[in-house]
Amino acid sequence: MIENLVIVESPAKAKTIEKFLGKAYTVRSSFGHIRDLAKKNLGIDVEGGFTPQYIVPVDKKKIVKELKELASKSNMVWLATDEDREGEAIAWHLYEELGLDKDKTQRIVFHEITKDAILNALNTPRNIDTHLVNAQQARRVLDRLVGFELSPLLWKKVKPSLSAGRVQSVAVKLIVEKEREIQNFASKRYFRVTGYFNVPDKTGNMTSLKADLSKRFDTVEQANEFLSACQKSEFTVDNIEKKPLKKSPAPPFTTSTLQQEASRKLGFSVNQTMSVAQRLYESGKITYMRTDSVNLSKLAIGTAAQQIKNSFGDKYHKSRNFTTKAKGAQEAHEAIRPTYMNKPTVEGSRQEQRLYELIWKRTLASQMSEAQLEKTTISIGISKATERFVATGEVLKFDGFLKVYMESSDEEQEEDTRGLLPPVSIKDVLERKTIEATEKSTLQPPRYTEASLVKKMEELGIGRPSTYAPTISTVQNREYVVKEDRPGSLREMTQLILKEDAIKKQVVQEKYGFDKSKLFPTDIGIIVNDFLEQYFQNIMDFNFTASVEKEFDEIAIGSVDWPKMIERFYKPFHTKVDSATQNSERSKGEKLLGEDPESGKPISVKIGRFGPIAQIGVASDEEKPRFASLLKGQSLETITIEEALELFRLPRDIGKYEDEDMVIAIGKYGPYVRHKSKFYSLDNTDDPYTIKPERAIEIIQEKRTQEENRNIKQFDEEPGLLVLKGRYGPYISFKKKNYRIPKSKKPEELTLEECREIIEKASSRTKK
DNA sequence: CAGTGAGCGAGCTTCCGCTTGACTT
Repeated sequence: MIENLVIVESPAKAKTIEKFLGKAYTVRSSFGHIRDLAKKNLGIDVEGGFTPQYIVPVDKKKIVKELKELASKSNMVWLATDEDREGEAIAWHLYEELGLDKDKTQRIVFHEITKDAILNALNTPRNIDTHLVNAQQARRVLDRLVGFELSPLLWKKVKPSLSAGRVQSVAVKLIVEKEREIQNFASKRYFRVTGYFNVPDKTGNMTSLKADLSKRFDTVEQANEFLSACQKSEFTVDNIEKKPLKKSPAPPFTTSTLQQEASRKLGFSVNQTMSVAQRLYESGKITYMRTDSVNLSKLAIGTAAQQIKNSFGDKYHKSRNFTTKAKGAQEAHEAIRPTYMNKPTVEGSRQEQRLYELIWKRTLASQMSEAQLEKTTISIGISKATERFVATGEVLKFDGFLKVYMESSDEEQEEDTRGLLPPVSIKDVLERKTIEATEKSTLQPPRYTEASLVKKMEELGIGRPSTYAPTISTVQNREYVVKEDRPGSLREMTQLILKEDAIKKQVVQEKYGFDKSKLFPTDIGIIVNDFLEQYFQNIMDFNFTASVEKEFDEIAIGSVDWPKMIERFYKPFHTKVDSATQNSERSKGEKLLGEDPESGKPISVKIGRFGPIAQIGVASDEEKPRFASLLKGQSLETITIEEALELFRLPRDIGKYEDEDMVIAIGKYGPYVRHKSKFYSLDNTDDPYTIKPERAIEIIQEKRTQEENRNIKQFDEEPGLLVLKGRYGPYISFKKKNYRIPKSKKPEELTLEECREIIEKASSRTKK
């Protein structure tokens, strides 16, 4: 017999709680949800009041069986799942599926894992909140209906295996809209003027005072006119202003802000951040990493205070409670923080150490005093012009939280704040050194990174901490979105420099439009987005989630019946699905670009069976159309007829080598030369349109030498079996499959027998 | 690893949110 069985969602949590509770309590975890809607026929009885059909998925059978057995032997079962909509539903599913006895079941909640919080929870049990469970059922059913009615529509009208859903489709829309915004962005050029003046510092040495002109000029003529005026002007300090300034620390991490900062400061992808955080959590180093709360437990606030006072002194400490502002936040957990505030570092992989350190610093800083600065603004008058130069400087008077942590920003920083300014007084006349008018261009809106997309989704209340990373993977796996680097281009900018008594004009090169690890929509992403926008405006509305969330809240307080809410949504929605099924054309993104100057046939682009293609001629022509795949980075939306024609210049036969043709073309992995039906990639520096036969031969020979070095061993009796050197070390290759070599064996000394044994073992393992 | 692009059609794909392993050529 077991006295008390406590069920939580996470096994790591179970372990911790068990330590607090002693022998009278057995603590187990459900590993999240234990039931879900059946996958066939929607899993919902649409005609019968939207009754959900729940089943236990195969990978949950084992845990459900175990829990059931334990529960039957327990005097009391405590359902201690999270205090939010999903947690309440998990508790209810457990109650139903385990067949629990009402009199022997208690529902308890706590949102910090401390002994006090847990003991307190055990003293204040309640019943399962049926209304909250209903809100979850409505959420689940709505998501299933949307996902499982829209996706098949896309299979019919666009391409098989595609998907659509309340969250992912809006995430894709954000990226498509951003790309269009950038395409339509007309950058404006202007001139920014900076003056450099000679000023003696305290010791009498000359230093430079840099000041920006408050006005920007639209044309080079205006800038030139202004510099001419400066040529004959006197520069006088006409105002000095000093203002105290306070900076406050950011709140402790939530999932979303952790992903953002780890991306900006450590260059982690959101997946990377979550898996490193998971390891820190499982080894007890940090609190739970999927949370929307910025709340810290009293215990954490206390230990942070101690740590700050010990390390930096009392005046660095300021206790703070942050309130969560995120839309739809459910705050079932604490903020992400170190379990022990007195540990600035931990053991583990380099990545774990770096992420931990980030979390530790952010948490500590959130409990520290403001930084105090003094901002100085010096205004410099120009005798022959009405504009003014302004120099600003910031001096740190007290560092406060900045001692440990400074939040990063996504925007490209303009360097307008400088440190200490040289001492000047009002009415000082300054000696002009140089004045530069530099042409600038307004910046196009920045593309999303994975992390900034998460930030935007959180703002819109779309998705939850547990789904941000998976959603970002999904839209990339469906090939709606790609994460890529794009090289920038150069543009010429004019610069005017007034030095001594002459104005010099020069042209400088400026790099722009460079993108690293940014999200771009693919052609398929754009087509699916436009299709959904055309027929399902309401679901694609950024406020859709927010408005259904309001209705879920009504259900949660018991004022709305959930099947009725679903019915109100489903009727018009399903009608639209039917109408789109009947009325819409197959969407291939077809677009006519113009006419081929050579043949006079139409040139068009569309999505073909294997991706975006350009096409000369039409299928009904006597002569078959010619096809060419679009290149990476090209899109149906933006490709020009010139670019499309260019694609047909390949493949090119550039001559013979060893009596066989060498053909140049561009494939899935970039430009290559094909020779004797083998492929050799070209270098980045080789241009497929102009490459010479000599260079192609060189590439072929290079690759051949490389391949020879790759062979460690082969056997005459079994020519298909090779021992090779690969990226991950030596391995055995046989019938297009690769096999790892045990560490105990030396690859050079392997016999054929041993190789066969390794293959035998490996294949028997995979069959299980 | 890359080359293709006709057409038919069986059988499959798919959602969001809650949790970890078991995978690693």
